[in-house]
Amino acid sequence: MAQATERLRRYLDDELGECGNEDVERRLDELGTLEAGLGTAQAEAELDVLSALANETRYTLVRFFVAAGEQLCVCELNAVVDVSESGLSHALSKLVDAGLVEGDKDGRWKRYRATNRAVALVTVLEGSVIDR
Amino acid sequence: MAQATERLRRYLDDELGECGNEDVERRLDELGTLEAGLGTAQAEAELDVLSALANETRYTLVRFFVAAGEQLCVCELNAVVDVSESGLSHALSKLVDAGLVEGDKDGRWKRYRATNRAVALVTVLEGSVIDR
DNA sequence: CAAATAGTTGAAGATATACTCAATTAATTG
DNA sequence: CAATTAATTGAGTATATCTTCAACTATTTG
Repeated sequence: MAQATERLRRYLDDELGECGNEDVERRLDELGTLEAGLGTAQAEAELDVLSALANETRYTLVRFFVAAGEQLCVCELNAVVDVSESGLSHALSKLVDAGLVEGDKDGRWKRYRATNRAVALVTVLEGSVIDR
Repeated sequence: MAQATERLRRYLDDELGECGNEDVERRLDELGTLEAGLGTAQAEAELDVLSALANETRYTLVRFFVAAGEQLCVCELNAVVDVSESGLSHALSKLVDAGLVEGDKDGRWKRYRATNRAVALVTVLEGSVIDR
């Protein structure tokens, strides 16, 4: 901490031309204020959503649901992704936990569909990420 | 594949009341068409972005940049995340690769800032993910 | 009610990821 | 130009994540 503060002092010294104790204090304060808003439960939930999406199998499924725009039976998903039926089930379960898909049981069949959250995220991703 | 098709036939049979070969064919066709649009290079790039974001250290950094709305020196970031200086550098490098932050070198200091892509994604995440 | 089927669950091994340490590059300064 | 400093890189290890196998539950059907 003391070392990091020294380094910040040198940086501010370079930045401002001159730098006293109060300048370092003020900057530490600004950074601390920003930092305070970061470690929330909401941020944790966002990270869970990101972790759920950041996997080829699961992201393919989500995009498939969004593209389909309708609910799909598990038995229709087997061909879409390259995992065992068990793997597919695990994937769907993780997506449900993250609030990205929801499922309805109908007899022995089960259908899943994308949530609004999934639609919003996929839309923005497809819009803001341009393949280079 | 043959087994999966059998299962689909039984499902459609339940769904439609009755189901001939042509119904199975048609559905397989519909699903195949949807699937065709999924395995693109663009989707791979999106997955890279998600993988870069889906980590506590890196997501914290990105949100910090977005909240700050200005470029920040590496030496100002040390206090924000709980990793070594080397770990911080690795994290920033991965974010740059994903197009989520960009950096400018200035003498021996280096400053990073959020890209538009990062701002868009963080904004949507914060808007669509509600902590339960 | 036994057999078959759809889907899920938990455990275990294989793989990928993140972090740290040590060494290195590049810039600055006495 | 040697010493100091900011930041990066690569290697190694610890940890987390994915996938599969086998066993299981729940539903339907003869």
